[in-house]
Amino acid sequence: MNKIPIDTLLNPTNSENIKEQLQNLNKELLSMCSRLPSAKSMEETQLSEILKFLTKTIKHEPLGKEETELVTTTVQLSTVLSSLVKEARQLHRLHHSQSTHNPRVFNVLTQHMMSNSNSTSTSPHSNSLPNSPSTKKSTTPLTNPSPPYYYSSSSPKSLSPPLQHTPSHRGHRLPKHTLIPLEKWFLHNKSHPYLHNSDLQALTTQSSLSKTQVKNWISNRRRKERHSLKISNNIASLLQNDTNNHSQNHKKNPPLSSPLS
Amino acid sequence: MNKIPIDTLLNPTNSENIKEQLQNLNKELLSMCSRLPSAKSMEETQLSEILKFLTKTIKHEPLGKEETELVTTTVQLSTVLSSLVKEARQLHRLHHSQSTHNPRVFNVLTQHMMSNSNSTSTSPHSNSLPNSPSTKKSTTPLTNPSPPYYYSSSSPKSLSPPLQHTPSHRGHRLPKHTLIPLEKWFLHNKSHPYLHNSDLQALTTQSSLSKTQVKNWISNRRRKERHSLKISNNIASLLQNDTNNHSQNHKKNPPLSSPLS
DNA sequence: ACATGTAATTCATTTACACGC
DNA sequence: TGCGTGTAAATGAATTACATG
Repeated sequence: MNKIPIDTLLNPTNSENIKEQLQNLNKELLSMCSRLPSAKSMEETQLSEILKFLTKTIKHEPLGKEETELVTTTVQLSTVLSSLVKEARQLHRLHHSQSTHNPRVFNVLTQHMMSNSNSTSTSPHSNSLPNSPSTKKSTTPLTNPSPPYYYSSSSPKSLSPPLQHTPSHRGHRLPKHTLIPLEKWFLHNKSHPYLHNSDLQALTTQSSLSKTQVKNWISNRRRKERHSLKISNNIASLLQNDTNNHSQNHKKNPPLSSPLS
Repeated sequence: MNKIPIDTLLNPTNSENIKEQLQNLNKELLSMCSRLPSAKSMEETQLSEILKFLTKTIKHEPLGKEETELVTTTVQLSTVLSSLVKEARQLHRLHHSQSTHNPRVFNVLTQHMMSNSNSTSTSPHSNSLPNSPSTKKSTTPLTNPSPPYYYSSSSPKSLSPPLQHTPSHRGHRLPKHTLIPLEKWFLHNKSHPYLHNSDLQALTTQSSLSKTQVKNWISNRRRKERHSLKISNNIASLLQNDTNNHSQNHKKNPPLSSPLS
């Protein structure tokens, strides 16, 4: 639950007509912040301060100038922060796996090999042909006597050199550098993220993935976008209900009276 | 990776001596934002704007007044947002499971029962004694002919009434309302989060958990805090290195030249 | 071609418990 | 006994591929 959906909520429409989107977003933020959800990890006083500030800012009139800047910086700051945290965690995990070299490697290998017992351990193969003509949409994946596809994740140390994965299995993540172009394309065409033929061509060559992979990825990405939108609507309606009747004496926990501070 | 560790990074020391902590935090933010990590989902222009703003704000002098307010609101806004997103997602998942009633229930039951085949399905029992004297630290959990412990998650509809879980197994999450007092205690004693005897007493009664559970939880919570602190240090050092040599022409992907917008 | 549902997998996080100090 | 650290088991979210209408 921790995993930063904050930016997926904050960046629904990032690059185009920022100001209008920001206004709408601000309205949502206002309605959100007009009620503190469970106040678990925040002091009430600080919260009420920000709430007052926001309500005064937005309820007064659509948007001022300084307020626009403030919210803009808020949005961008949290975006930058989220990505930074993401990177740092990967780095941390890497460092940690380096400190205990051997047993970790076993895990990684078994995860990627899975029921494929031709040994040939620790020899990364490294056949580098970025265009993968095989692995098309053949609908009989089980009886396929193909050469040992997956694995080739090599040792977990080197991450930045773009090695060749060809997993093409269900839950396997595609290599990260391949989906940078896809993400960029999606960001640029957020208003109508549907592939044209020329788009497909360009993206397949840029990402060195197969056509079906690109199409699947874009489709799944659209679904993800819809889902986050649904959630944000959920939040808005939930808070509208709450602002109407904010009596709601929950029976969750007694007033608790400052436990032995 | 998505799950909002952003607030765990932003709220390391939340309630006490806010201003000093905020200053330190701002320094970290400055060093963070002085380099954009991968620029995946942000436009460069906007990023550079916020970077300039932050650098000018903080490098000039420790902190102004408006800048303090801005960062304060940023911190608190992201906190509020993260908790709101969390709640909305739970609500969304709930609603979704309601729309397809039956098959979902099977999953939940099998998850909670696990190799315990006495049926008695869909009768929530509802014996309400908040003090659980049993389920101590008996070290022979396998051959224990105890009554059907776990399960009693009841139907997934009602979440707010504090039902009785007694899972006491390895990965099983403890019920949410029980750890609200623990979280509050931890927040209040963040500078020295170690249990006294009286604290343990109070928390066991407040949370209706066993003593070992409370002790384990607090210990694990301390570990989590240390871990997030380590990560933030990681970020800081990483960015110090990057600011020194920001040439770093990666060979990750070609310049990409605006893919068919 | 699309939306939607879902299977399979990976990953991060949570809880309980081990060992050594 | 307290604590920190390591780790096993489980949950749950996210990702990718594929099926159906």
